[in-house]
Amino acid sequence: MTDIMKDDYELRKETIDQMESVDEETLADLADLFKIFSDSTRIRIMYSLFIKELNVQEIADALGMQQSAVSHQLRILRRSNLVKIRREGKNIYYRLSDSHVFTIFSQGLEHISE
Amino acid sequence: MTDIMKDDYELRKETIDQMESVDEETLADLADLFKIFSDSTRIRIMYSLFIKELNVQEIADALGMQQSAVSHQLRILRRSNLVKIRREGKNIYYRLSDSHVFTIFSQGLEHISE
DNA sequence: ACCTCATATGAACACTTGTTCATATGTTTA
DNA sequence: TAAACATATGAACAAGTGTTCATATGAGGT
Repeated sequence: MTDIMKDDYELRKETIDQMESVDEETLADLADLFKIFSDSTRIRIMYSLFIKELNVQEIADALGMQQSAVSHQLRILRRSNLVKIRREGKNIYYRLSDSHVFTIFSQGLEHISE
Repeated sequence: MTDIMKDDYELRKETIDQMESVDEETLADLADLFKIFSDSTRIRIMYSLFIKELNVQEIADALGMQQSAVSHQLRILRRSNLVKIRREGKNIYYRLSDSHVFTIFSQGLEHISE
């Protein structure tokens, strides 16, 4: 290991002191979270919700997908607390539930653009 | 939509102005990136590399896995530029390739702890 | 109560993916 | 160059996942 790399790792190690207590179960949960982001349909759904909340049919139209497929994916997003719903008459409007979605998104984009 | 939510979305919309040009292909790439993080074996490998670089057998031992399985996963991580290698004699040492891995990790952990 | 519309759900199917086993590649040392 | 060791790779298999089709649930309007 070169000195430069060693320093790099020492620095990182300090930075992740808070992370050191992460156990196996948490790592599995982490993998499960990223699994939600790993499908392009779900990514596109979340992205469409960045601008404004939409109901199921609006999402399906925007993505050129069947209502059923969208509904199945929304179920998964809801179960993981990534989206929340609001009922208005017959329609159900979906929106992103917290800002972590945005942060995870933008970090991913930053990695890609290199 | 309530006024509070409207404000929330207006605010978010401003924040993601830079994101607005994201096209379908980029979203697919994004999903592919997160797909790498979506397997607990790969997550555990990356986590083990936070502390210091390791060779293949050290990773396999640390995770209680077969060398072959680890090697297959390392291949995937390498292809996505998430790890880099350094040869030292017969051994090949793996290390994380950039700090985005760390950032993506910690954002994920933050979401989980809620 | 009935019909209509929006959404959800279950089963079936094709496709993807991670692991194992066996073996190949490539490097060091005798 | 041959043996020993570390790593990579290909084929096969089991398990998981997203979509479609058909249908169920639930709310509003007549």
